[in-house]
Formats: sequence, structure tokens, C-alpha cells
Amino acid sequence: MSSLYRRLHGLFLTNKRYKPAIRVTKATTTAATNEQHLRKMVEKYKKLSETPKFRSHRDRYMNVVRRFASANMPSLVHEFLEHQKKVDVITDEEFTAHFIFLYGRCKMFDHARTLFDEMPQLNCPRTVRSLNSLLSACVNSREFQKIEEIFRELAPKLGIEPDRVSYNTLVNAFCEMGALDSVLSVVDEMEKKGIQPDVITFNTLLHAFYWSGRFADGEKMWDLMESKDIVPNVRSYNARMRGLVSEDRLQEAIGMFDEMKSKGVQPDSITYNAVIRKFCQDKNLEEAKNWYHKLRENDCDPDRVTYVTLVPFLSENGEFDMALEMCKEILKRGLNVQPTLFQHVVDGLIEESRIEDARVLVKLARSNHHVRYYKLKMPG
DNA sequence: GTAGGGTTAG
Repeated sequence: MSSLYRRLHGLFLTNKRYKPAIRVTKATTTAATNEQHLRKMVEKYKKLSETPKFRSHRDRYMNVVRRFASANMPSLVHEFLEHQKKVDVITDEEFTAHFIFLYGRCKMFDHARTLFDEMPQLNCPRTVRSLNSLLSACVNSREFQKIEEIFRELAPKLGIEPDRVSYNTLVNAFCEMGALDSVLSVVDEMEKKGIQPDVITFNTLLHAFYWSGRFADGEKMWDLMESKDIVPNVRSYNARMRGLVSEDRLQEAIGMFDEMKSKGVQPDSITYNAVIRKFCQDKNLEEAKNWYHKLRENDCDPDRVTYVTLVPFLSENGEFDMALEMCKEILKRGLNVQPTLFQHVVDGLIEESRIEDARVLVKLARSNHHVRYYKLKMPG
């Protein structure tokens, strides 16, 4: 017994003293350096946010906050947003509402709620505008229980009347929770209050039903939308397109392009990607290529998903010229893709003895400023 | 401030 203990104890000590010790030290150093770096960054952005130039660009706040949130440092998000109280813009409801929204995107609902509650002390008016930000913060933080309370208790208490955006957010919350069987009661409720559902309401519903595999219910939503004279837009068609494709009703999906055309709705890359993706899954090279060409002919730009879908499929099928062209476009446009996507093409080119083409691609990728984390392998 | 598809993390 005691020798077993000694052996285990010895093993534990050995482990502690050697490999893990080194790893732990290294990891903590990197984490500490990173944290230090982020702390410097927050100071820099706090100063910057005092300038009118910074304040005039809404997306800068989002970029800053996202950086801290993705580094898992909510305290820095808070530090940055809390600093905004010292800047005069906080008295502007638009700005404060945006900060509430940002807290939501960082999944920091409690902070969003605190800021909302503090608004009167900050001399900031509080209307349905900021209430809607708080509602969106609930959905983005996935704090669904709290959305009903805000709707049923907080809003009446403050004398704020929910508007269409509020109801659309509530509809989305029901969909996100998977409460599809009761979501129509929300639509009923908004209509009773004299607020007509719009195309966003229905796109939320269409997406939820088609995506969860309830195709027949998705179709009912479509009919309901049309019966209310709501004109479907490209997002509505894309939701249905996705439904048809996942039901394996490819001919009908393709028929949607004509229908869209007749209604004057321009398909976008997401519309084409749905069909291209299906043909790749079905290993139909000709049709996959055909729909890619159609996408381009119709003044539509391929996006990251188009390339990520097609490049491996084309490489597997020996279509290296086309795959190579796509890789060059990815690099030219600085799209964020995994290096493995290029490796498929490089490996295939080497196998085909097109070493020079493979070299060109590797060189291009390595010298590309947009894609910094390059680890492409090129033998020889 | 409300609705997307899909291998997002140097």
C-alpha cells in the first residue's frame, strides 16, 4: 500500500517537475503577455473614443468590444463601455442604446440591464428605442426567460409601448427557443395591438420552420405571408430555397430562380450557394460548375462560402485550373479561409506534376498581407 | 434596436 502511494506520489512529483511544469509556465507567460497587450489596448481605445472621429463610426465600437469578448475578457468590455459614461454622448439615447446592444452581443446581459436602469441618472431619455436594445440583448445573450419579464412588467411600468421591432424581437426569441408551436400567438398579439407583422416578422418565421425541418409548416407561413399582402424579399426566398433543398426537391428549388426573376427579386450569393452546395453533395460536377457560372453571369459576387464549398470539390475532381483561379481570388480579396483549403489544391497540383502552378500558389499565399497565418507546405 | 446561408479565431 505504502509503496503504491510512493509510486503515485513519485509519478505526480515527476510530472509536476517536468513536462507539465514547462508547458504551464509557457502558457501562463503567453496568456499574461496577451492580457497585458489587451490592457494597453483598452487604454488606447478609451482615449480614442473621446475623439469625434472615432465616435462617428458605429462599427468601431463593435470591433473593439468584439476583440475583448473573443479574448474572453468581459471585464475589459465593461471597462471600455463604462468609460463612455464620461463622454458626453451617453446622454444621447441612440448611443446608449447601442452600448446596451453591444453588451448583448458580448453575452453580458446583466451589464446591459444595469446600463438601461441607469439611464435616468445619466440624463438620458428612455423610450422604446433603448427598450428594444435591451430586448435584443436578451436574445443575443440567450437570456430568453428575461424577455417576457421585460415585455410584461418592465415596459408597462415605464409606460413604454412596444412597437413592431419589439414584437419582431419577441417572435425571434420564441423561434430561437424552439417554441414554434406558440410563436403564432405572438403574431396574433401584435395584430390585436394594431401592429401589422412585416417581411422581417415572416422571414424570422420562415427561417425557423424551414430550418428546423418543418417544411409543411414553412409553406403555411409562406401562404399566410402572401395572404397578408406582404411582399417576400430575397431573404424570404432564400429561406424557402434552403427548405426545398433539404427536402431534396431540387427541381422546385431551381424553379425559384424563375419565380424570383418574375417578381423582380435579384438572387444573391446565398441563393446560389444553396444550389451549388447541393450539387457538390450530390457529386454533380457539371451542375456545380454550371451554377457557379450562372452566379457570375448574373452580376453576383461569390463569397467565402461559395469558395469554401467549391474549391475542395473541384480539386477532388481534378478541376485544378478553376480551383486555382478561385484560390487567387480568395487571396486577392483577402477572404478569411483555412489554409487547408489551399493545401488541397497544392497537393493535387503536385500529384498532377504541375509543380510550377503549385509553387505560384504557395508563393502568392505566403506573400499575402491579408492572410497572415500562413502554413502552406510545399515539398522541395 | 428586429430576419441569412456556412468548418470563423491569428
